[in-house]
Amino acid sequence: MADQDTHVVLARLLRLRDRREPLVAQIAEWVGAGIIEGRLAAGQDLNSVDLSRRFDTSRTPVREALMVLEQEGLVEMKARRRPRVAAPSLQDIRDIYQVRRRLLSMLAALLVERATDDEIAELRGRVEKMRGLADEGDVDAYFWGHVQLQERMTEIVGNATLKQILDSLALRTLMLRHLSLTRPGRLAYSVDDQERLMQACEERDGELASALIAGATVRALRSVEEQIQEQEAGRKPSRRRRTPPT
Amino acid sequence: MADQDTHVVLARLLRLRDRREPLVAQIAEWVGAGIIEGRLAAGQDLNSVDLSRRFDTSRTPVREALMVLEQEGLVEMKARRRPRVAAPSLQDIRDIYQVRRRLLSMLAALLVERATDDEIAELRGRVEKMRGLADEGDVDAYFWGHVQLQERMTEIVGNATLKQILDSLALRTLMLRHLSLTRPGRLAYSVDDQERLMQACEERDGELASALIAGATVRALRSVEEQIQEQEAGRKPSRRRRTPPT
DNA sequence: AAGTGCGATAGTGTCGACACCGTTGTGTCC
DNA sequence: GGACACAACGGTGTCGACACTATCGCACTT
Repeated sequence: MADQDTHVVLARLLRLRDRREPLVAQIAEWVGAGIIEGRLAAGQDLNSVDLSRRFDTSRTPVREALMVLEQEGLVEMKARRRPRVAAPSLQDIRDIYQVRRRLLSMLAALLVERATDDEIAELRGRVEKMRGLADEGDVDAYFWGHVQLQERMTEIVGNATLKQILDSLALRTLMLRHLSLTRPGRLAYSVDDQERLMQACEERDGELASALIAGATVRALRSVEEQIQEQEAGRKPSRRRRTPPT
Repeated sequence: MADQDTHVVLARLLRLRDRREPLVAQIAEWVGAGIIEGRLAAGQDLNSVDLSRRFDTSRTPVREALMVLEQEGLVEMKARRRPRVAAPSLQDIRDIYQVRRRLLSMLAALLVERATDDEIAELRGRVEKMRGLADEGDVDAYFWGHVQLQERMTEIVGNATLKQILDSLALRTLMLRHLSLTRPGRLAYSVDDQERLMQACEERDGELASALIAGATVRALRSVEEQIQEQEAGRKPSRRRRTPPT
């Protein structure tokens, strides 16, 4: 997927269209994409002076953009302290996935209940495209395809509150999922999960769909946990933790 | 409950402590409380000039406070348009309650699983106090007691993400619940629900606790729906949407 | 008389400046 | 040499000003 598309999807997830000035949107997209792609490391300072210089604006729109990202959990702000890229603890991540699992299973049940056959066929089409991307090993494209698939599902279900919360949780896990999907074999598992889910939807089996999506979420969390443990292990030689946990 | 306590609880729900400057917090509390108490009507304009004059500050902290309230769904902001008190549609309200029901039932299950006996006893104590308030017909005090009860439950469960989302959903329904609890008999039903929930917790019956809290949520929605329909009916004689000012 | 275009008004978004505070590097004392 | 105080720096929060635009009233048209 091209970079522009990335920004379009991000703009939707951040609900920037019409809600924010283009200038603010641009900054929020750039920083948000940077966090998700790993260009900006977790815990890194995001001082508004540097950012305003980079975008050749004053600090006002920068502050606003950072507040947008804060509310999506990508940035942490404390009064009078420099904003930082969010660094969720392992416990935070588990909590997020636990809620996400519950809401995704709600989503699946509602999807089976409310989606028309045409809409399910459309989703199936998306999953097939994702299968192609997975086979090619195009992690990035698969990654964003996954995001858009969930986005479409929430649209079909038509519960705005549910959509907003799931979008927000998705953003929080995006940087993690980006890592976790890179793990060998993970991509294939993921696409298998999606295909099983589609089948359950086609058979209008809400219970099964719920269970499948919950299972897939649990597996995603496992994958993220393993990834983090490997990172921890790899970082261990460097000894001291310069920044103590908040 | 005294007004100061209201503001303390609101400050917690809005996560203002340490996250925002006191000035911003003060404004957000005042406006937020105004919305919940009905002093500020749904759909009403909230222009930042008036507010900045009222608090004798510039518009910058006012804008920030309004953004805080926007993220909690109490205020609607569109670029270049005046911020307004949120006016959720009936469908929005149903969506919110649907998600809330699902997450509260998750909360109840986790509560049964994780709370110590002491903590459950503490919750029981709170409910008993609420029974007293309900008998006295002190709607406001009961109202905030209810909010604090849920707040405490989410704390005990210890899932920060779940707490944050439930707090936000609670805020969105607060103005509605304020109305709905005023309905005759509603208070007694509500306290009965809470007592049954406590009993299920004491018996460590997670399934039952989940079902009870879900049922209570459905009843709360019903009550809100009735209230809204009555309001609609009462407004119908005036017919035209046109506002006749002079 | 209702609809349309235009100007006045009021409110938003952004800016650069300034005061205050957190951070960091340095010097001092033991 | 290490702990502490302190000063210089860097960054945040707030302000008042200004440009831009949504909104509203008003004259004009049909």
